Amino acid sequence: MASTTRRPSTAAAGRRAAAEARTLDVVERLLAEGASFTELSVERIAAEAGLSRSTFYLYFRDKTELILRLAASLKSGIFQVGVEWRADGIADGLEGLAEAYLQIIRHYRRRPATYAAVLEVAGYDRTVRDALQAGQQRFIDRIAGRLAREQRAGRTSPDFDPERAAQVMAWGGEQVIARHVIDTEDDLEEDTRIANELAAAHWHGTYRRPSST
Amino acid sequence: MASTTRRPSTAAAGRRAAAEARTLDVVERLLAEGASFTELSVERIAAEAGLSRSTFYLYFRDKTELILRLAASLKSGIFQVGVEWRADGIADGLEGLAEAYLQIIRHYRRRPATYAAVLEVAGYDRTVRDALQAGQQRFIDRIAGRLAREQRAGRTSPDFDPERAAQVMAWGGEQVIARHVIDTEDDLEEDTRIANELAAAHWHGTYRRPSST
DNA sequence: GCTGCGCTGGACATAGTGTCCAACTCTTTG
DNA sequence: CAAAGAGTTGGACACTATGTCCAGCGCAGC
Repeated sequence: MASTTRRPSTAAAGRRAAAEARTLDVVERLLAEGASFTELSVERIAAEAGLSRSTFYLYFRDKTELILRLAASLKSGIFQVGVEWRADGIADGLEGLAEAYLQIIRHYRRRPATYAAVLEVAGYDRTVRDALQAGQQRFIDRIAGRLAREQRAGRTSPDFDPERAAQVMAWGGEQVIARHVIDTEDDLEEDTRIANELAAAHWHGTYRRPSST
Repeated sequence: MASTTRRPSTAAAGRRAAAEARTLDVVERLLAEGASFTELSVERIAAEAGLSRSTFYLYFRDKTELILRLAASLKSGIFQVGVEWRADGIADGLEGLAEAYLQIIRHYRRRPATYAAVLEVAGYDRTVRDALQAGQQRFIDRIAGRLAREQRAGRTSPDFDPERAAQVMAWGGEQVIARHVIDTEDDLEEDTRIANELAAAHWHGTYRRPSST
């Protein structure tokens, strides 16, 4: 039996990829329609995506994989905002910070239900929580680096630990943005106000904190 | 049949109250031992509390009632801290704020697993989420009042909305404290550092934010 | 010592998860 | 074009939960 096995069909691979994408879309749609991820059954998801439940389990290890993939796609693109802002010079300062926060808010605004679902599952699933935390750590590192530079340049108080301050801003800021986006209707003006408030609080509270002397 | 019914026994009422308290204690113990509330079954809880599952459902409407009662007992006492701090004059200023935050952290430190469980359930149960939110709103109102006074006295920038600023601090601050308490071991020094950092960020970022003129 | 309250154990209906497999269909390939 | 393997399906299974219901037991109170 030389090579009795047949090469995996590329057409099939394509169909499968399409089915997976369709499944993820379906989940996002159902979430947007008000379902909570927890109460969404695999039965329902598979049916709406046009697959049998068995096939669902061929494509995804379990329900958690769905949310992990949604989380990944939700977060991709966000980090870019941080990069742009951090490129000292272009749009730096308080205005730049506010603009960056606004961009993050607008990013999540496109898929608030998905964001809510990811946070919901993170509450009881370690895998998801760890994935989120890893992504957030990259942010914290960048902010800490920037704060250290500000301190060296004498532009903010030297009396705090950059890592801890970055952590406080990241944790708090993410929560503020999450609750705002999830709990309120889409409204560019209000988003701008929240972005400005958060930026001002962080700017004067940390990036330009007066020395205690 | 005049009064065939017997007066409800006070002894029984006492036993029942004791059993309920025991049940809540058991849940907290199991949570502290590492269980997540979601994966804790009523079967298990009832058994450990020495009741039958049927009796559990006589005492508690459902699992959610457990977490609601734990949330209430966890939150009671916290508000007091805010009151003390807000009594302008005694331990006011940055040091007072840091002290208040430290007290809040130390409060949650006594029952971190319970705190984690409450937040976990809040992620997917509207009842619990609403209960938490209601409590937080009281905080926000107080802080907003204080900020408005600071603005009138010219001690902080008049260019922000006190309500929104209070919301940002409360949402962010609560998250910072929650993650710190839940994710790290009990350590008074580190707790103090986080309390100081949070206080400084809020103080300079909001309570004493420079005017943008 | 009667009697009814409080509690129990166990059964039930319901609903979900994840696994497994025989059978079917569709696609590739010789 | 037809054989055969790849891909998919439906349905059954074993589990684990939740919340409801009820007959009956034993102890407390009269």
